[in-house]
Amino acid sequence: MLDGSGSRFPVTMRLKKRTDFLRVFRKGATWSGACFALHVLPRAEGPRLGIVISRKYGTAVERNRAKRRIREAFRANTERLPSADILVRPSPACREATVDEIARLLIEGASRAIGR
RNA sequence: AGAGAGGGUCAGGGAGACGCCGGUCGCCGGCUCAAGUCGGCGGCUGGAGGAAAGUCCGGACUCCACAGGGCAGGCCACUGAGGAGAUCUCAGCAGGGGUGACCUUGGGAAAGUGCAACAGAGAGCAGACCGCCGAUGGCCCGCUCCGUGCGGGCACAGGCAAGGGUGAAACGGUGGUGUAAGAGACCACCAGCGGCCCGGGCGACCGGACCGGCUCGGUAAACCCUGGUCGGAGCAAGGCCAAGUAAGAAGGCGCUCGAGAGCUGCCCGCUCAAGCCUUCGGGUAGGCCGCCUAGAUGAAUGUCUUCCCGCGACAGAAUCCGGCUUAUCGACCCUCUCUCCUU
RNA sequence: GCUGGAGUAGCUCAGUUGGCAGAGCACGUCCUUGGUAAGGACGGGGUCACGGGUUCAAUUCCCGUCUCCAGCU
Repeated sequence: MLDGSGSRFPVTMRLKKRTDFLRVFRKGATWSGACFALHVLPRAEGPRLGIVISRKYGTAVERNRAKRRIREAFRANTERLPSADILVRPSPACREATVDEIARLLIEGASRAIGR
């Protein structure tokens, strides 16, 4: 699952605009897991990732680490994820999670949110 | 060997694979007449810290009027250098702490005002509870040569501040003279204060001699005084472009007799000035510059495999510098101190 | 990123020329009632966020940390 060789993470796979974030927040389906909450809004051109993490999560180092792990989980599994804008909001429980666990939860949560 | 003091350096490293951001070169594609711009691929190359942190000081920079006067207010404070400057650094001086290496604090209490609960007799040019004495005066008793004499007692007047006790602090310490008992009342030495002189040092200050009155306390991180310093805001400063709502409604003040704004707490002064303020309702919150041989603007350093060691702490740039403070697993280096053991 | 403010009992908050730690609600016991609520009486509960410093003495004054909350695009 973690064999990410060949996978890429270009700019087109990221949420870049404030309006994009607000649209996913308002219209997307939500899913809450042990480690983070998801907002998922289907689109045609493939998956895109956005991360929202508040200052209350921890120090700058902990917030950066969480974002990098989530990005890595996303990059290694773009083929398994549904074609949608995926917004990830980590909770403090995410600090101890490995990339492996994050990837599993990400695929499961996104699929379930779409399925509803 | 153990314990400790001061200062400095490093911040896991090597190899491979896949990725991320910037720069540059080349190629390809979209849009455009073109300059150009957007995207993709490949090569080369750069890519977090000693604190990037806290935002505690000081600047650069930007805007307010290229920055005025007074009052108020804030901040700083031993000496000498360094520095653009600083609550900075270095060296020194004095007080305090430590056996020591060293650490730590720093204007003025004799300009004035204020404060010191409780305890205690007394707390600021103090005071007498217990206590000591009672020479002198008073009262009582005895002796008597009957006197203005002698002896004893009382603790009434009065004297004293040595000792006890209270307190954080009680108006010098030790010894002696002295006295009824005592006391700087007097004397010797010591401590401390003030004045003056000599010597050393750029200076803070240090050493010494003489004289004086004999003691003259603490707190300015209380008001304050003295000297110095400070205009206000801050890159979300500020500038440019684009998009877009509304030429919205109600009320108030005003158009040179001047509302209001710059401008900060107040006043003065200066400048601009025909619109301004309040409430309700509505819209936008995009891009570029500022912004950098790290330089983003949803915001870049990660994941996996393997080897080595002491198994890796605190922690992530956001306009940029100079400091301070705080967090920190450990490793190494230099200088020095104390104790013990051996020779 | 920048600029302010706050931290005192379980909760909401007072507390100035530095010397006492307080109020309301809540909680416990008792009284009142046939019983409950209300009311009355009594009572417990605090490292004044933390660590240094100044002072004889600090919730208070000074310095440094931590946490929380606002405002500015």
